[in-house]
Amino acid sequence: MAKLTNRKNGTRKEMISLAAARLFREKGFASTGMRDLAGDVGVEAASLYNHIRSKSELLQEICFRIANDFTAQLQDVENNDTLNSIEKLEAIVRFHITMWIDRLDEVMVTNNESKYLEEPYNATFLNERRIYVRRLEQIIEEGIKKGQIRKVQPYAAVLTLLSAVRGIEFWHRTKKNISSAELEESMIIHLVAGLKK
Amino acid sequence: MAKLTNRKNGTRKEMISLAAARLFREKGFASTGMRDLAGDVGVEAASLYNHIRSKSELLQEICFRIANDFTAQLQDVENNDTLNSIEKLEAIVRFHITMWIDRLDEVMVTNNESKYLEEPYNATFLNERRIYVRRLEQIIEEGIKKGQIRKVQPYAAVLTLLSAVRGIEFWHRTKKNISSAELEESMIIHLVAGLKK
DNA sequence: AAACAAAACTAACAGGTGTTAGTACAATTA
DNA sequence: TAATTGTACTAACACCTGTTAGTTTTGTTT
Repeated sequence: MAKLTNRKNGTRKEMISLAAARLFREKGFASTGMRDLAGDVGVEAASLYNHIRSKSELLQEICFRIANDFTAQLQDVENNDTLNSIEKLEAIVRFHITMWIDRLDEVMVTNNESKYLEEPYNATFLNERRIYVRRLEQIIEEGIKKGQIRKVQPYAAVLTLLSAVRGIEFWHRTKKNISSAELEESMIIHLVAGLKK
Repeated sequence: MAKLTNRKNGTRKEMISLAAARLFREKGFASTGMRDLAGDVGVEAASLYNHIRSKSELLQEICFRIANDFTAQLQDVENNDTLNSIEKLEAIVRFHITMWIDRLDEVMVTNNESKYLEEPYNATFLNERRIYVRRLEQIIEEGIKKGQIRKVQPYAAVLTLLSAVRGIEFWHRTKKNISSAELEESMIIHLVAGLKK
């Protein structure tokens, strides 16, 4: 088990991470026991430690994996000079909606359980989030200056945008008569139309 | 200690309940120990049980107290025939914002920790929430029919409205250059303007 | 076939969990 | 003053927690 190790080890650890994300979301980080997680993976609790360092490490990897994905996409949008301010915001919100729909477990854990990160990870995470919000505010400020966006409090607008998509959690629970595409369009129209001048 | 008992017991229990709400929000329900709570109240853990039946009971009372407040206000708005559909929605969203600002601990516990309710309380709670959402959808449907509200998916619009105000959590953490009144007006404009025809 | 390493197992640990039993004190009522 | 009652205490319980140590099984490479 030498050359295949990395691949095998990788997928095994990914399995554990995905199972952890689902459990952390459903039961919360604190209420998820290593024996619960082991049971889902089909193994004894102690065996997990051949693949991970600790329960905390699982949470860290989930939170920063998601945080990095969001930051990378924001970078892309900022660098795209063909978009005006409203279009930039729309692209960002669409990305958030997609993430909430496609990667609900990890995104919800990142949103709701990150407070259980140990230091210094928690401080780092909060700081990254603060910077992310600030960069979104700047897009709105620029849009207002250029007359593309209605005069609003940029900080309040960002909070509204980022939080609104959290409602997808409930849509996920009760698959209704409304498709993910319809949900996305409705949310985009509602949120972005409220900002257009 | 007979005639004053109810009053004294009442305020003591209220103290415990408020301390519990704050701890449940900060640390989460599962991570809040009875010894933590007792420490905050200034008492030994076992002494709490002279006032409460169980840790679960504390969560139940918080969740249903808040749920009842929201339902009662919705009832008032529904019964107010002087309001058109947009005005009804605005009144409801304003109430949500006020609750999120003034009673953050209890509201956040209700939103984030209700999953730890024991059965049948959890099922009851989820059902009440489903009905609440349905009643909001009906207000939007009526507004669309009357031509007061833009054609949107009522369910998606409700999710967006109810979730957007959750952003107040972050405003609460980092008291910024923006007042609660400004925050409320910005959110109302953003959210309700996105629905007007 | 021998060697090796990944990954599973069992057993156990030190500490934490909500809660109960039994008791003592302190203040109010009769 | 005696009785009563609310509220605090200490001690303990049965169980659950994340994690480690040591060992065995499993599957691949030489």
